[in-house]
Amino acid sequence: MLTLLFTTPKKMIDSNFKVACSSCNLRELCMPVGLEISDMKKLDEVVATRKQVKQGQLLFGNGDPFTSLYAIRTGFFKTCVSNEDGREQVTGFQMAGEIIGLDGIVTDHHSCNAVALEDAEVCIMPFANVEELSREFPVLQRHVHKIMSREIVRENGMMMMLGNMRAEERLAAFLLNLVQRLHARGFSQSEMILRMTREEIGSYLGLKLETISRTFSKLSEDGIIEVKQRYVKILSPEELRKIYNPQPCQTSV
Amino acid sequence: MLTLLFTTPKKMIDSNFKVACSSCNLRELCMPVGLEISDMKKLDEVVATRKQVKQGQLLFGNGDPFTSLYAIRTGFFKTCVSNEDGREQVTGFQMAGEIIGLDGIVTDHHSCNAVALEDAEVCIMPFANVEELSREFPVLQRHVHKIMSREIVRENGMMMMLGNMRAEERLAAFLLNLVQRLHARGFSQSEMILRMTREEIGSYLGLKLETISRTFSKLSEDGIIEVKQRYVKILSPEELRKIYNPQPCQTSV
DNA sequence: AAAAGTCCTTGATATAAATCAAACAATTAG
DNA sequence: CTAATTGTTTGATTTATATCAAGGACTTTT
Repeated sequence: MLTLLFTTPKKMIDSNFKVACSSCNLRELCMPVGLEISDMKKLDEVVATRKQVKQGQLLFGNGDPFTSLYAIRTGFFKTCVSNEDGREQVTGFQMAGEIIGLDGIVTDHHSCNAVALEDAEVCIMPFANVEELSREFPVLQRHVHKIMSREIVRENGMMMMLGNMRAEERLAAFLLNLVQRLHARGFSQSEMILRMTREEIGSYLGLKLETISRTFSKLSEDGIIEVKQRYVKILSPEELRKIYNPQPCQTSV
Repeated sequence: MLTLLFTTPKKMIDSNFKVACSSCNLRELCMPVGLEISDMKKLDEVVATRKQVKQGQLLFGNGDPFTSLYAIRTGFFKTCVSNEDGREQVTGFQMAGEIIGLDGIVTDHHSCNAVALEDAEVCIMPFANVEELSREFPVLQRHVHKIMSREIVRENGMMMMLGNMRAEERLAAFLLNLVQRLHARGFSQSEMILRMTREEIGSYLGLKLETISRTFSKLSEDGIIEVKQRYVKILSPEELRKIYNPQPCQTSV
């Protein structure tokens, strides 16, 4: 098969090649901004190696010992938790420049699965390095704290979605967030190819896949988006934002 | 009224009294364990002052500049986020020894409200102090990282609850979690007085107050708990755990 | 090119929880 | 001590989403 022919040779995967953050074009996403060149070079030590993860493979799984954070260089991941009786909850979708693995710090073991939704490459940042350099560089320390705080705030927002919002609002918020993050990475601000199935979107948003499908159809019929399988185009961002933030009904004084 | 007579004088509130973590009986909840006495004394510098917060008052609110983390000494808080159209989501309930304010780090402004559900006292830990001492004491640095990671993992669990679980399962999980945390603080492992209304529980669990009330009644009828307003006694922790973690149906091979 | 496997859509029906409503209990204010 | 307010319970009804079901559209395998 074609894919086999183009597979990276085994020895390349999980290689020991050094990656220089200082010359990485995702620098401003992963690393603190406003660093001196000299400091930046020293921070290159955060990253030990890179690792490739094929579509469908686990970067880390529930119960794995925690050793490192991972900065996504290319590709797309989902993280999910599952409980005793096998129910799964997707807790996030992550793309280039985002950091995963923070869940492992508290118990020294990961409590979720990180699965590549497309062939991906990550920078391995041994957490011991992160902590050591954080002590030396206050700007890195602050950066790490912000990344963790951002994740806490994001999850607060998810609780609001899951606890209070209707299916259409959740999907609108999801699409707006996704396209905004893609746009920040140089992609279109209106078009995208989804990397996940309806079922995965549903799991993330606390809905069933049929509801996702129906809600896509509804938004499409209303002329707000165009959907063709994984391809989504936002025709009216304002309408989508209105669905997400419905104005409170005007009541008479 | 009685409460007025016993109110702490105004000058005591938001006082500059130093609090020594090294001699605080909540030490093992807020602070890293296994510290040398000498290091512990230095860590006393983390806490600047204490502050009293009366029932119903805000410790901090959405939009407030972020300056400090707060360690709860006494009392009980809720944190909640709200959106443009006024819907509220309780994101957590916090008790003695727990840290609040982490949401403010990422933007230097808080993104939620922290409200005292009973008269409370907190230790103010200016975040600049926390970061400075973290650079000096790796054990404190690790501790701060764990606290943030724990919050991320807790919220992952909430996403599972809100996305996948039924009303009865959510309430069972809530009661088990609450009583377990109270027990860790020396209270009963079966009885408790709830500090929040049915509506607040509902907001936290993504349910309406009537559903909370009905679910309490159901658990009570089934002999699993005893409920009298805010008083709750867990009669059968095993049954409650079974509801939370229903065994997957045994299917034939 | 056909077959098999995923993934997606749409319709019919079921259901858990929301909503509406009213009475009741507990607490606070006058 | 009584009235007002706030919080809780319970019943009747509605509704948003889940579930069940079947066919269609891609994708991968053979």
